[in-house]
Amino acid sequence: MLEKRYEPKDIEKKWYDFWIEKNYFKAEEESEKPPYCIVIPPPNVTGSLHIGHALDITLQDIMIRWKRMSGFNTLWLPGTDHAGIATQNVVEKELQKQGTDRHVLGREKFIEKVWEWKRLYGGTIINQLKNMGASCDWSRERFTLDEGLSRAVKEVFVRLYEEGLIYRGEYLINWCPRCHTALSDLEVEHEDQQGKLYYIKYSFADGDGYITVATTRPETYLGDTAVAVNPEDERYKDLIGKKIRLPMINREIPIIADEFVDASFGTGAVKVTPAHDHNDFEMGRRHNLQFINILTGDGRMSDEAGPYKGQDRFECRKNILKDMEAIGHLEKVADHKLAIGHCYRCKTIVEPYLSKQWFVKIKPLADEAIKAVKEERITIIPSGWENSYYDWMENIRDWCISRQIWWGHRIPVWYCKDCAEIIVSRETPSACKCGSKELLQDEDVLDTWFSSALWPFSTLGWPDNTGDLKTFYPTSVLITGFDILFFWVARMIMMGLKFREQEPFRHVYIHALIRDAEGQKMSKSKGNVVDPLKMTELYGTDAFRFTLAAYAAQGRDIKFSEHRVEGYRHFLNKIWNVARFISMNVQEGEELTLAIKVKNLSLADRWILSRLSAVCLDVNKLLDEYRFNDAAGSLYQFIWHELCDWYIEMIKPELYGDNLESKSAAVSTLVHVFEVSLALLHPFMPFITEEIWQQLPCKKDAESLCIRQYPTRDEGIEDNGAEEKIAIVMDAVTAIRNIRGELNLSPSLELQALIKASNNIENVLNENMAYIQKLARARNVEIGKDIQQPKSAAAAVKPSMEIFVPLEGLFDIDAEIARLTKEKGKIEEEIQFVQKKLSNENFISKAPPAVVEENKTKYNEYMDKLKTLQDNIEKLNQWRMSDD
RNA sequence: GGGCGGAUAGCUCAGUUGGGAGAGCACAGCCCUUACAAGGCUGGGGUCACAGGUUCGAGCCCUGUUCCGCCUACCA
Repeated sequence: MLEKRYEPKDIEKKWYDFWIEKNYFKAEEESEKPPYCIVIPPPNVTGSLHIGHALDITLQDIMIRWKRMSGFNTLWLPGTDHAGIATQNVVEKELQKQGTDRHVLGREKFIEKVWEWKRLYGGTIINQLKNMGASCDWSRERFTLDEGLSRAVKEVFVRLYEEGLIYRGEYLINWCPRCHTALSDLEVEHEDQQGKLYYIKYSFADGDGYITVATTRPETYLGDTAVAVNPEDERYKDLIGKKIRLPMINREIPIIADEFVDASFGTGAVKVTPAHDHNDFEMGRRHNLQFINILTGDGRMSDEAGPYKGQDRFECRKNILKDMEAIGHLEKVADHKLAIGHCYRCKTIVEPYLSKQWFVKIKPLADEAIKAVKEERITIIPSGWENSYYDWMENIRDWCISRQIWWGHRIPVWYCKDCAEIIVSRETPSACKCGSKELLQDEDVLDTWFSSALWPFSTLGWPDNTGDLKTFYPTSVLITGFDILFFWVARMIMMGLKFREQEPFRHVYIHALIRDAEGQKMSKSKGNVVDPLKMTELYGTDAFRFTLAAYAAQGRDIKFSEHRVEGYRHFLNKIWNVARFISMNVQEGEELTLAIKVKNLSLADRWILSRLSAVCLDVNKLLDEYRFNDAAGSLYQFIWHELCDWYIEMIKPELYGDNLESKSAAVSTLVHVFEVSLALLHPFMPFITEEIWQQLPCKKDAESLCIRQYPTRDEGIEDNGAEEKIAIVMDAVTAIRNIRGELNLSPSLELQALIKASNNIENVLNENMAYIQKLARARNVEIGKDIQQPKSAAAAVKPSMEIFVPLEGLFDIDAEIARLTKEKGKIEEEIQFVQKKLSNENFISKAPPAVVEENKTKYNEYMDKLKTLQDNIEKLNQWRMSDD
């Protein structure tokens, strides 16, 4: 006998261990079965599970478990990402606590420290994935700094270099002064802020007069090497070529003309700082201007800053404004909105910074990646993201891949000290071709996303041509949040196409971001983070997973509310109680066969089996379309409202009765439907389903639900006739319940019912009298076409039947008249609406005939109902008069 | 600046080729009916943001407007 309530804790661990022990999650390198593969979006090794992961994991596990049960050779490949900057930051903070830093330690020692840290804490998130029930193949777990993956990284780097798709150059890049490294464009988060626009006077070198420029960053004037105006701007035409003398530092710079300058902005004259602004950089190149770097790597003013040398960049800004004002060069200050770039790891304001970096020439790769989606070799779901994808891909700029940190894949490039030769090599070279052994490896490491871009094939063994690679590449689907569509998904597509000449996955399913109940982005600083571990602790993993699936409607953010988890825990409890109910109705030791003995089945049995088939069809179809919420909803609706509310109630008389044959038919149908339901549910809630399934008193064709065949539609048990008949029974039952509810009659009160119905309806009702008696708690149900409306009876009108509930002493004739009148009012509105349509000639002539016909039928039905209601009311009125 | 999405019941949201709007939760009433009170039955509740347009017919398609959110961008 099962416990009264479902207690998830022990059960979850028990079954997870069992699955692992049985190796169910292990994929086959070669197999007769069709392959199905998902590579996990590798979480940061420093990370711990947040709710976004939980959603991601749940959806992937649903797909994987569904496909595994459906007979696929499934591989869900797990792993973690070394997360260069993030991880380095974490370990650096540790060192700081110990009163030291990485420079004291030196590069090698520091990297050792990080590995040590990884060994100690890197398993955290992996364990948390297991807690979520993730059915990954742990024997294939990878890490982006694994030896194999590192080999892949070198291979890709060298080949791209050899093809001229990787180059080194001195450009303006995004620089984080705190992390002390370059960032790619994507790693900069822009945030709109209210800033100031400063108008500053620049005096001419040759005597009187000045030109005013507008700037948001006055401190950069220290690096100005020109002032630019639009060549067509009449105000300044004569000034082109004139020299300006910069205040304080007395540098002479020219006024130049450039098309780029927007005459309508600010004063129409712009200061040009080629080493500190992207536009100015371009202008600097066009006009051969001097590039003066006024900053150091940690965001202070460099030697070039003269008197301001050593000051912090923001302190310097204040000082310069003060000084400008003192000499009367600050003309005015205006409010100005602008977007400021912040480091995505530490939120420090980044600087455009001139330095030598490595880049990937991205256009040729992007073109192929665009084509793959255009040609539908890759489908993005929901398709709304395609536009964003194209937009980004079409305007993509070269990718800065070098990072000035230590934790990561060191760039496989060596410089010869003696002849300045650059050696790019898969292996560490021993000597330069000039004979020198004085080789220095590039100090930088690669962007973490460079290695994760290779994930779908590097994890499968590439560059070796492994069995896994042959079997599982291209992978089937990538499931992830839209926040890394560009960071990761797009780059995987580019790299996959480049190095495997095949797209890395067929489908990309992009899921929403989870926000809090107010729609705010969750963040630690806001303190509105929902901890998934707490959810599983409180409600059980299954309830949490089911909630996430039920939330996962396409194309919309999720506003997460704990209430909903609570609601689905109730659903779990409901399922648990079905199991209890079954165990109470099966003899000890009795083992039911799943085979349904067709001829003994009752109407209810045939109906629920028919519905079951429909649900199987539905769930498979919905999962196929990644409609997780609809699939979850369909199961919820079926199990709770059809199986529990109707079917189980319908068969109770059989179960408690003496007819062994019909009892056995009912029990075996119930167990069969429930067994299939558990299988359908298993991908959504693996633990409870396995726990119950293992205990079900029936023969099973697998030793675990994990590997039971996923249920599919069974046309043989579909039965339209049964569904129609049950609909009639339900109509009658609902009508009687209706009367009971609306007249506030106690559920314990047994009612009498008279049902007026003709011919075949009459037969259906008569055959199924027992259901009506049970479900409506009615006794003495009389059915016939000649039933007369009795006095003191409440009435209900349904299509093709009329129901009377005699109430004798309990009857309140006025209340009943009011009730029927309300009903009549509703039906009159309906009639009016349909009538309006039908009297519209255009509707009759232009609408499809089927629609017109449908409306006519409705009209007739409504009119019948109206007439019956009117008759009933009339009679009640007459009786009332005569009673008075 | 460009782009995308959202606005539907008190709340959270479904609504897949346009044919009189649904669910869950919440709320109200009656019930401890032997699986389940984490339950059962019943009920109330919506100008589908606003204004136009197309159509016999619009929550759905088109145009515009207002609010909200997001992505993206080198107007200093």
